[in-house]
Amino acid sequence: MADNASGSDSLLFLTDDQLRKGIEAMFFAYRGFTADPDRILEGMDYGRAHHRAIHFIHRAPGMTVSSLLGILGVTKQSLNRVLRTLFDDGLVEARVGKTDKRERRLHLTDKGAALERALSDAQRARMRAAYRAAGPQAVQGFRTVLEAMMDPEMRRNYQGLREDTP
Amino acid sequence: MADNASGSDSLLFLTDDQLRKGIEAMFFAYRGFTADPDRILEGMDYGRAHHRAIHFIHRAPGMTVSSLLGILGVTKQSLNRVLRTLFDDGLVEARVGKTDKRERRLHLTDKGAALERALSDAQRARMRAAYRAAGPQAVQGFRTVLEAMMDPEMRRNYQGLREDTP
DNA sequence: TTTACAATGTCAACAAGGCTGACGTAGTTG
DNA sequence: CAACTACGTCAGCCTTGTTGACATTGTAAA
Repeated sequence: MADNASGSDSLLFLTDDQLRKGIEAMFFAYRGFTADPDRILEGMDYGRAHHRAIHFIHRAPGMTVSSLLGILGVTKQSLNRVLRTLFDDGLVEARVGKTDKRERRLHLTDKGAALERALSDAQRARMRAAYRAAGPQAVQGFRTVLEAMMDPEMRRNYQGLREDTP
Repeated sequence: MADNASGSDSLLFLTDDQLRKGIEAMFFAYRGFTADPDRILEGMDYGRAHHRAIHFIHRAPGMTVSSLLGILGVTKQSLNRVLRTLFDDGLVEARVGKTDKRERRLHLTDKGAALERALSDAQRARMRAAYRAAGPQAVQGFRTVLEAMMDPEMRRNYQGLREDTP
């Protein structure tokens, strides 16, 4: 790799100005990223926190409360406030763990799955439009940079999520 | 561009699974993105909202309250609570507009600029590490996708920010 | 010049969603 | 049995967002 100052392999992309642009891109893009689900949730007594819980329960059905806690990075009190409403409204159900009966394995109900679909359809539509506009090469780069930006611990969550049924 | 199903120009990158990975990448990366400034701010009576205000005032000195309002996308009451503490603590100063005396043109004081530097040094360090790990091509793709993900109105802010001194 | 509008600040009340600390109840395990 | 773990819960606090109403000052148009 030639590190000449004029080619595309130069380090010009590391200037403070380039970095600032990246920072602002993250800020503005994240707003867009959450805008559509937020619109769906608004007025139905749920918020972004409910969305996140629903997303990851859908993603890894049978997940325990404490692994969800680890992924979301919030306190159990905070998560519990959210989960309680989801239980009460019949969107999520907890099944007692088979081997360890202290665990509560989380699953979406049909109703919960329906909301998950509505939310993720909206979010995927935006993501799909962005991906399509940018093209496969850009998408590859996008994911590479984001992954490098995560805390290592979260990077493990990101890569390692899978169906959680022991 | 050949849209054959096997080459790198295929639309495989638009599968729901790929989109979900992008969604989770945004979620986890944004956490990393804000983690370092949050650590600096914590315990000094400021939060993310103060960081955002300081960032954009630094970015476009002389900016009016209402354009800051537009960029941040919050209510004036919410912004005012933040700005008030920044005035009181001598991090930001407001100068009456030259042509329109109703305007308050916002500037960082030396003290404010020092905090801005500390915050953005931390954030840039992470961004730089991610950029360096990913390489120029990836960075290009990263920015392209993020830009496509913004709301059009915010995209204008992102591209159009400049020194705001009429 | 009055009259309407614009830019800003402010008070009050409220909600979401974070946090800490303390405590309780089951179930597991050494 | 003792110690630890998984989970739930009460209480209280903080930041940051919201709405609605109202005041001040300056600009601009009729």
